[in-house]
Amino acid sequence: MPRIPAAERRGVFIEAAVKVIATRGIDGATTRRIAEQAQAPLATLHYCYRTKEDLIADVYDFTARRFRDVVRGSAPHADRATTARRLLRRLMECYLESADFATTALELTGWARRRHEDRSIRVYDGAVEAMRTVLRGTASSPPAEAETIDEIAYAIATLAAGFALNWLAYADQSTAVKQMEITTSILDSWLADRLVSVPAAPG
Amino acid sequence: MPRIPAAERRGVFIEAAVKVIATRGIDGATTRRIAEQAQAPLATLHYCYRTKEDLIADVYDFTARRFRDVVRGSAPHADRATTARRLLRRLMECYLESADFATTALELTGWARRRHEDRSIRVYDGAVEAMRTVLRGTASSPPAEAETIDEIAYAIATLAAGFALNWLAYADQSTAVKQMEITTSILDSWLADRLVSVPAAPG
Amino acid sequence: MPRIPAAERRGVFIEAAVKVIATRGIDGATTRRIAEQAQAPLATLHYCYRTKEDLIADVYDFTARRFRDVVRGSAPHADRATTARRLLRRLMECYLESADFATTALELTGWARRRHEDRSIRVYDGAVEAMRTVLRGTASSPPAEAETIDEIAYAIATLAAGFALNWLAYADQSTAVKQMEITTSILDSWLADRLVSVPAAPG
Amino acid sequence: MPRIPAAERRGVFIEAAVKVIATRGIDGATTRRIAEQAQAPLATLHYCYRTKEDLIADVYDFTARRFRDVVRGSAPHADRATTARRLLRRLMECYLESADFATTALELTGWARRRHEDRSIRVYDGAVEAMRTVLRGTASSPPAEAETIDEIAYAIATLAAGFALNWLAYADQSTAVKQMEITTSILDSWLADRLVSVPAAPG
DNA sequence: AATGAATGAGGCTTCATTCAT
DNA sequence: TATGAATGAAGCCTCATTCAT
Repeated sequence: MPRIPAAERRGVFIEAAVKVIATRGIDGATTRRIAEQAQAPLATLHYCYRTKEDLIADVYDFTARRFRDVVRGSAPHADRATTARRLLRRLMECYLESADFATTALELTGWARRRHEDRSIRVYDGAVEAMRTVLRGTASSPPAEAETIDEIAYAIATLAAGFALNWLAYADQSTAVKQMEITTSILDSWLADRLVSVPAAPG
Repeated sequence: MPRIPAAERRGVFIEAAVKVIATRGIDGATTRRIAEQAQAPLATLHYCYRTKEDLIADVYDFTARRFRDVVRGSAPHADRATTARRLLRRLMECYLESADFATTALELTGWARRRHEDRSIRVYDGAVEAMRTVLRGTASSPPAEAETIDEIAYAIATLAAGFALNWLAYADQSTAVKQMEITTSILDSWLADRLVSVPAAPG
Repeated sequence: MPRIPAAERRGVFIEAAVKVIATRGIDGATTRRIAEQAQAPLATLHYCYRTKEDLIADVYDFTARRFRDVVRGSAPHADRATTARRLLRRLMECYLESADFATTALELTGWARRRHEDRSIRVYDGAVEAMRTVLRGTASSPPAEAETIDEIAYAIATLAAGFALNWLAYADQSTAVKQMEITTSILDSWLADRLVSVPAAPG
Repeated sequence: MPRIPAAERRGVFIEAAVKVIATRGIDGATTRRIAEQAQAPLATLHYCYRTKEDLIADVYDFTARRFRDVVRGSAPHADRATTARRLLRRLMECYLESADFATTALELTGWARRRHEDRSIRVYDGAVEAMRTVLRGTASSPPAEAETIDEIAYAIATLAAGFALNWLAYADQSTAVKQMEITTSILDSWLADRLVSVPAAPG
């Protein structure tokens, strides 16, 4: 009915898909249910997306983009440690703000792994790569070895992912908020050790 | 095919299910495919399990049990920190040994969350609870506050889960082995801070 | 694309339809595919033809007309036998020139039979009737009984149709060329017998 | 309901498919309609045939087999000419007996041409090849050159096919019966010429 | 007890067509 | 006029499950 350009309509379906995927899982996200959630006839979905696969792929890209945006939004801070902590917190906050998003991202990771093996990496790696870039660019800290950057990025990704899984498993917001603190402190401890010992090797 | 005690038969189906779930996802694990993987007629599966749900529930329990076994297998060690590190490593090794198991466990977490909200916790919480028990029982360390135990258990669970996600996303064994070290060092750093400062508050 | 007189536009669609029907069969010739082949938007097709049925009907007429033209193009020759042979050859050449046309004609025959029983005859009968007219008008041969004319027309139609089926089944041009000769000789033999004995019965 | 072995059930579906194909064309022969004609639930059809394509392929083979049987059933006769005439008549009678069969065979030819180009030949060529074998084996006639056999087989095939098309187009039985005579006479005339002139070239 | 046969429900996709601009 | 947008109907296929042997 709305008679809006297909490109715009796609956005509606993506949103609907995120919701449904979060609720029923990637395979429970049938075209019918997604269309219903989008309040559109089933055929309309197929007018905008030739294939269910196409739609999911778009949701996938949408998710990956959001990760990148969140990461990039955490502009470099004073020093590397602060930047890292900031990145981790932003990610966790992001999950906390929308359990749907967290769930969908998780589901998509599995979907991508099954489907196009190399693609599985894209959501995940897109975020990790963006983190590396941000970490590298911290002005006030001396340039670090690539390996150091990699490790920090890995640490953040791992802690964020672990936090997300916990949060989704227990679905208890107040617990999660406390766990955010713990998770941050875990990163802090490690960074303190890691960033002291490594720069010992001066350029 | 005949004359196998039903109990044994079930084991075959559980194994088959783990394999299929890892490969095709929880919804891609159709009864037909599981039966095929088990080299049994489709009807036989429904003869052993009234419902697909029943089978998955069994796989679920199987997975939870394995987690508990792994955790308990890490008998208490010298001190709390060593015990904790030991637990984390055992879990990571377990994932590394069988990506199928790791994948299936992950899939089941999602499945349980969707299905019976409280159950989602069982796999996850079963393991965490077991960890708490083991951590509590460390003889040579002074009894710790419940909160401390909880936090350590959370840290291990989070790091293990994050590690698993990474490993599944990249599926690169040699990278994963290195990341195991990093993950361990992350826990170590934090434990060093955490276990020093807290006991400072004497009972 | 715009500003083309509707009549001309229709011609484009007819051509496109012939191509698509030949390639994918009458039911495989969807409006979308025909529009695509015509390099026109789907809606434009329905702007020119209210209904798919209408378009096919036009293709049908186009085909029937072409048959008539081919037959009429074989102006009467010296004697009846020569005229008949000429007709047959022209038809076969026509099929040989365009397998697409042959295929489409065949498909349309089936379509018409299913749809409007009486219409099935039109393509076929249109051609046969035209043949009768041409055969009747052979100046140098004595006027023949209607029955004779009918039989000759039937013979030509049958041989042409049989030839076409063979040609489409094997799709081998060089074989088909040889078979054209054989087919012609078959008609010749029969005409020699038929045209001698029958005129024996004078009006 | 019948609870009969799947192999047997297939026969029912083949018969139903022939009927539906004849009535609605190969693409109008939807699984639903075929199942309905077979008085079976749609899902049952897919229990017996994994794919619609599989079913059609079976109908295809069924048709080809029937052609071969008809041809082989015309055991060699006195001399080559008689054998040939006999073959042609048997084929025409076969078409006349069942317009459904004739129509389906025609539809399948087109289907096969579109689908697996080489297969198109099978129905057609299967019959032609069988004819060649029968023609070769005529005891009382001197062994003929391969070319002669080929030509005769071609003549029969062409005349039979042409006759079928006519019969299907007009669907008038009494006319068709008369045309059978004409068609036979056409073959006779040609054989008389062909079989006289050729053996003139002695081995 | 064990399993081939059978099936209703629902999955994704495509079709011809209409609507609104 | 010309065409993107929209859609109900129908296509093929697969699923979990039950039935009858």
